[in-house]
Amino acid sequence: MNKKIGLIYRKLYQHFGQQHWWPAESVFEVMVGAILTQNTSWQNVTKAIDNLKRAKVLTARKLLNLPQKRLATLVNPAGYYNIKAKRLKNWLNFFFKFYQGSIKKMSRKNTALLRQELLSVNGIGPETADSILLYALNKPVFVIDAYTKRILSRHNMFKETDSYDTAQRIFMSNLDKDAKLFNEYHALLVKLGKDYCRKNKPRCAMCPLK
DNA sequence: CACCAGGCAAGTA
DNA sequence: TACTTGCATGGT
Repeated sequence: MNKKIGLIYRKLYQHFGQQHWWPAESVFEVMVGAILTQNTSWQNVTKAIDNLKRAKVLTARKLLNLPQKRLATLVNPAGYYNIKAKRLKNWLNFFFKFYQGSIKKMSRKNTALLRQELLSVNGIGPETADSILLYALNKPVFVIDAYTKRILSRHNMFKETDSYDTAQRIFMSNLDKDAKLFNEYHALLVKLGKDYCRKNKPRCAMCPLK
């Protein structure tokens, strides 16, 4: 049992408080956001999501039937718009083929098996799969992202070059398997990353973990 | 102007 | 397994 993992969580929570993630109006919106936010600032993602809302196509079936070129235009502000339109289509095709577009049906699937299925979709990697599992479906899976690696590697918990699975194991083997806890912890790490631990802008003198 | 943002896949060696 | 590159907008 590594106590540092728990200590860091308590310090972050004490400093920043609840983060209320994922910022979205629906479970479906979380899934779309998970793909749109790949290597992209959340600010740009909200512009893309707003476009989808204004066009009234932010439902599974509407997006499924939307031409990919039109979808690409709508998600343009999120960057990589051609690739993301394709990835959204890949995911929607999977979602309807195996779960008839039903979040309820998908949520009933065994978490480990569902994770494998998600990873088989072209365009869904480990972080996107785990974001969907945790933030959309409320499954106890810890999400690892660039901030998480940067922060925890600076605190010598693992190396920044360690694999996704290695980093994930550090968290999941040292915390209760609690979706609410995983949700809050990861959100707090992103908050810390945005405020203090951005790339090439270390402000560790003011870091609340010190 | 340079650099970064809640990644991933495909190609190479 | 471990690199490298393409994808692209918008903020600092």
